[in-house]
Amino acid sequence: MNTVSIVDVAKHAGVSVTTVSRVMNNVDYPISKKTREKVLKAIDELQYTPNKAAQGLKNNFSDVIGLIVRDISDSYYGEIARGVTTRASELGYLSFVCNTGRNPEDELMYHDILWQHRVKGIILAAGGLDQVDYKNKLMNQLARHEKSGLNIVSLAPQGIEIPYVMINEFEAGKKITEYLIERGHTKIAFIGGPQKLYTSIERLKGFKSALDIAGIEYNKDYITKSDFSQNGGYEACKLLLSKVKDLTAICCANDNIAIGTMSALREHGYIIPKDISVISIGDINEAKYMIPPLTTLSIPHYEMGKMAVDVITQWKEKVEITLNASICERESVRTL
Amino acid sequence: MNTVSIVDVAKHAGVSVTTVSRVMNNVDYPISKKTREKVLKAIDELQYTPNKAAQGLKNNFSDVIGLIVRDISDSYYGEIARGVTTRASELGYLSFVCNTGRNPEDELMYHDILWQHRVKGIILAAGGLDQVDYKNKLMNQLARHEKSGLNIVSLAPQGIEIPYVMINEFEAGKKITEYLIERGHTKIAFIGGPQKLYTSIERLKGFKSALDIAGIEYNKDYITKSDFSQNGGYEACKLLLSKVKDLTAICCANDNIAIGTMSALREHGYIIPKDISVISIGDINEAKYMIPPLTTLSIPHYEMGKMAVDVITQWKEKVEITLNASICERESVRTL
DNA sequence: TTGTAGGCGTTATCAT
DNA sequence: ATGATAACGCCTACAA
Repeated sequence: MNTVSIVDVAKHAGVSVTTVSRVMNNVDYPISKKTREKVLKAIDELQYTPNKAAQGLKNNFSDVIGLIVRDISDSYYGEIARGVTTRASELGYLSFVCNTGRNPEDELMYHDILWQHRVKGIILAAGGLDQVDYKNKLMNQLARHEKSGLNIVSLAPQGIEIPYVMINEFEAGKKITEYLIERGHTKIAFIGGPQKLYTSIERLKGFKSALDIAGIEYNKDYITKSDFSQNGGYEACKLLLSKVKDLTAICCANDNIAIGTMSALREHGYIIPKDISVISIGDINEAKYMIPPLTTLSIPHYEMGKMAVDVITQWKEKVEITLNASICERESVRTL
Repeated sequence: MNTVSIVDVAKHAGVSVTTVSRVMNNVDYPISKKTREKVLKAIDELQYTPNKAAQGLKNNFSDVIGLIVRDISDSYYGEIARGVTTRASELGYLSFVCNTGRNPEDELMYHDILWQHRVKGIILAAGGLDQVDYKNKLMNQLARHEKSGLNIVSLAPQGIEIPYVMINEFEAGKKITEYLIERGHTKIAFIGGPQKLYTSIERLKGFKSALDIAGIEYNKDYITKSDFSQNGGYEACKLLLSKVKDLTAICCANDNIAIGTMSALREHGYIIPKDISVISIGDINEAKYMIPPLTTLSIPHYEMGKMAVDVITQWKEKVEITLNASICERESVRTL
């Protein structure tokens, strides 16, 4: 292991480490042109690059941001990760991407590890579990972090007070349902996400609210749950179709569900949107290329990721940013 | 900033830091039960967690793996990232995910930064550019890394000697073409990836080879390029359709291209696979849920990611692992 | 079985 | 304008 340190550079240039450090960090400190050049030359010749571990030890935090996501292979989180890594990189940060695989235990563990690495902050694109034990643990973590000066921002509702950058999930569910209602639909099913997830809960509430306002009777059989995955959407839709026959539209709580739903619908011989309309929430990359192209509520994932990094790096207390989401009209919804 | 260090624990427990360190690291060192318990209690009470920066400084490397990808929001890389982060986490590592946004300059910069962080190794799911200047720079990096003992493994052909875990890209292009030929197709178009990318180059070579072996005449108009994105595939297909009319099948160099292609085909009124067949390479998550479900060569991205981590953590010289890829038959190809 | 002390590479404080 | 040195938190030879 042939590592060159600041001491090597100092020796090579015939100056002190202090001087090298000053040159490296470009502080507005008077250094003679000649000395600076000597140092720069030595740095170049020795291919010196500072050791981040040492810097981190000294500064008590590293140029690193932690991102916790449910599933990095899901486009939803992929776009967030792209936003985070892009902006982080612009600001000289690197990003730890932590994949929970939808496992809350792992998620809590990641908080610890991230803290051990003295990251600048944590962006939480996971959690949101409506379970006392999970929520308590998360609050503990939050308290610890608060005490230790570690910044945290959430991209999804957590059911507790926490700085956030997100859309209004309730409005999201409401908007897509209203969109359908405005186009004459009344027999509308809803395929939701996990029952214990605040995101699902809010979107479902929005759905019910829209129905309620329009005076459409609420039918329990029309509501199914899934796990927010394509496969989950596929299974949920099949289950739904086995129970209900007179649907004219399906509200999917996210695009993955819609993708699975469309696949199941096709298997059953339904043509979209002639026989049945489909709408969802997310507008992930593939929505545009579905057949037919999917009408969906556009969530600015990439922007959310970028903004979250800004929140972490320019820390202020009490950040509560609600982003706009509007429906992207394509061809999966028909007007009755 | 209220950080508790090993010294605090030692004081609190009334022992030396050495003892605390030994307890923490669970080395098979004889420690009296009473002492161990005292230490454990102190650790718990103080909520002590070791500082990774300090550990990294001491050990000269950190429990971190760097992953460089072209586009983290692309399912192709998403699955790789999932494999990497999952396996890394199992082994106690964290992963820096570096997104090049398909920019070679950024990519080289990431090599530097990763080295500064003294990562255990770098997994390269990018690069592969057939350009002298890029290749030279990459080789420089490799040489530097070699000298410094930093492990590197590539998941794609780079045109230079480098440890790798990947599929045979040439065979991939050949296999999907043969699949079409076996089913009676002769008017076969090819929509490839970027011209300068070894992955594209190899897949195209494979296509041509299969044609050649089958004695099918090679038609230049049948071959188009894209950028491996859905949008690129869409545009390329539209261009193709404007020039060529008698196609019975299209070979897409990856699934994204196929997704865009199917979308374009639909716009032109073609029904898949009745009017035209589509096949591709990758088998990303959404392939299964396309309408119709996409027949594609299945690349084990997740496994590749996992194996790459093993290669990094259990380093041996000269790793050359070629993975199997077989065609996943679905409904986008018709037998003539 | 337990403890002392030096050093990893950097930055910051305090001389000169 | 430049340099010596202490400190960050951890691990590990070496002592005891």
